[in-house]
Amino acid sequence: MMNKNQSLLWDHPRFRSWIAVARACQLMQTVLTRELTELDIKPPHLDILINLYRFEGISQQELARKLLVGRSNMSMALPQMEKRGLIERRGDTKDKRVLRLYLTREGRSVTEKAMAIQTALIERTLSSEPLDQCMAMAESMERLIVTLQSEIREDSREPA
Amino acid sequence: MMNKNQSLLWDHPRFRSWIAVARACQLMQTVLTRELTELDIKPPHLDILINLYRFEGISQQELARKLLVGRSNMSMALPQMEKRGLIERRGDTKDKRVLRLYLTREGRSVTEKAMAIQTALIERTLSSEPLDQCMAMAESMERLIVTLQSEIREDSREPA
DNA sequence: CCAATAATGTTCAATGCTGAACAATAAAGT
DNA sequence: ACTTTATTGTTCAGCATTGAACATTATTGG
Repeated sequence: MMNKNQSLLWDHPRFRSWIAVARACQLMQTVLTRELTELDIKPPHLDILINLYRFEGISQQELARKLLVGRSNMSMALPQMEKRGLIERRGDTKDKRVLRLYLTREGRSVTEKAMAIQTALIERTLSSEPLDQCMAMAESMERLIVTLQSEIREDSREPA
Repeated sequence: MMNKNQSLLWDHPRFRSWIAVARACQLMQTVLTRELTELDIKPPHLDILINLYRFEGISQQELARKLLVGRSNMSMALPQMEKRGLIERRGDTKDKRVLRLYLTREGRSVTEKAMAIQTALIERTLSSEPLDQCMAMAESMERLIVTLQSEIREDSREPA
């Protein structure tokens, strides 16, 4: 009876797989947080920096969308980073509402060091997995991302 | 020059794979949060419930370790859940320091409903991935978890 | 041109998580 | 037995994140 319910849920291989994925993510985050302390930044700031590194001149709104966080989040975090001299916010010349974001020289340097740390961590911990296995996993995850994003959009369209 | 740095980091297949994994986790969390609103619980509470479902009579400390969160976290969250009638905390008879945790009838019912929602979500979004691919991913992730956990333990042993 | 609607960023209260300091209890060392 | 050390749970201040309400600026429709 109660055993049936339990086994019904826990014997699903996909369920167990996903639990492992989530746990691995959590642990990776923990270790990354520790390794970033020497640069005095935390993973959320690193995510911002990496996106500015790749997409210079992006707006706060676009950045928030890429990071899957709220706009208010950016409004709180970015002024801090600006005070620390990592980034710069300049108003768009055409649209006076938007602020465009740029890395300073210092910010670029910190970003490169932090990305090196993160890459090294990933390489180190994933080195025992064969490359083609990693690629296959990436493809699965990218399909998953597309599925989930479309689901999120549907939900926000139909608030019924 | 700057291009070299950029390509050095972004051409690492394992790096890109991991970024996809992290993003998928974030999205899954977002969707799960939405689908759990009908039960009026959030993912952190569900994690607690699932662990109590499987390990009745666990202590707060053990639970915190399983969830990879601080003890203080449990001290804040569990009294809330107790007030909502989902769980019960009873002092251990032998060791007066520890509080042992149990699901109430209501808590068990909510847990089963929530697990059904989560399982359905995972089955739905992962259904397009072949089962053996899921299993292979789970094995990779479990190896990764072991690696990361040992790394965390080393760090906390050598605070030098 | 002017009103209505939309988009961008900010502020604020509420929530969750953390790490450090603390109180009570247990275990170990003497 | 008694002092010291370790463990368990609590409290608290600090920080990140969210969603709602808001001000400013663009865009659209008349």
